[in-house]
Amino acid sequence: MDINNTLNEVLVKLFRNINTIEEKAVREGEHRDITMNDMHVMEAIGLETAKNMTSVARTLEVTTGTLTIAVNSLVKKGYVDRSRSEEDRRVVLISLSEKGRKAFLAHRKFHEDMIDAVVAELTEEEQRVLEKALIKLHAFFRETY
Amino acid sequence: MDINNTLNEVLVKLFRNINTIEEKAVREGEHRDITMNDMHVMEAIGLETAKNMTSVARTLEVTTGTLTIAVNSLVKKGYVDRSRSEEDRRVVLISLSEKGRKAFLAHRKFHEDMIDAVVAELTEEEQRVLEKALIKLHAFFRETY
DNA sequence: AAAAAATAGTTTGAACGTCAAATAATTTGA
DNA sequence: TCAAATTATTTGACGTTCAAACTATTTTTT
Repeated sequence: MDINNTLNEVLVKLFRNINTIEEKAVREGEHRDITMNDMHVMEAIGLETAKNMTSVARTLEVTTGTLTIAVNSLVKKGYVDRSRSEEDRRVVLISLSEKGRKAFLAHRKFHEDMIDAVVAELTEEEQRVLEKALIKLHAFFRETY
Repeated sequence: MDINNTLNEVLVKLFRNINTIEEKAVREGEHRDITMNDMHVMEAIGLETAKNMTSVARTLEVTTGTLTIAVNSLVKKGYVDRSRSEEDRRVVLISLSEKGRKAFLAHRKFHEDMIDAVVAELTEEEQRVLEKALIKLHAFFRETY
């Protein structure tokens, strides 16, 4: 019962705060003109080869219309490059510009630091247990909801 | 290094999923006309005595202007009662209506059920480690930002 | 090959959430 | 008393989201 309370409390607070905090981290960094949403879009585009709109929209679970608006803004701000595919001229290819890559990597570093801070306090054994627990949780959520 | 990657990935996905799930739970419940944001406002108002706009806005970390708009909608939908304070006529007092209380309690129950279901999936050791990790994560955020 | 259907993206209109700055009403304090 | 502070609302702007209408292109059917 006690652990349930702690879990509930921590989870609730974490969830409520995590977006705000991450947003702040993004805004206080070198690239202040990107929103958290922009960052999610950039993460979905990734560092690899250019992706088309539909696949990125599917990753983000938003409509392509929504993604078009986000990409318009990212292109205007210089974080994303957009071009037509030559093979299929319906397709629009998007990829991170140099600036976009830099922002992406800075954000990834923030995430890594966060994980390091958490893991630093745990023994190897505990780390393994935590990993197992989280994977279980994730599976549980996917199955149940 | 590998375990860190897994942790990061699972944590990110978990957080993203839980938000979606919670939103769905709210929308599919008895009170379908409330948004997740509405629910947060109601949680900040709480079941106790009426609160003024400024204190609730501070709890939510939004401006009073933002809160005014949210409360307008909640009053219109019948979840929140709004009245002027008699002692200080600048102050607006807000509290949950009966309908608001019902929605609040239903949401709380959802949370409790979710946590119960999650904890049931884990061994005692996993529970202990998870709790420790989450508290550490929360501390990281509080300290860093 | 022409017509129909499918696919990929964009645009539009509406709703919500947010802020900063301007405004209005009231209370406090010098 | 009257200037300053406090409390809340309004306004204007921007960001996020969706569904539905639309455009352009490719694929399939007849």
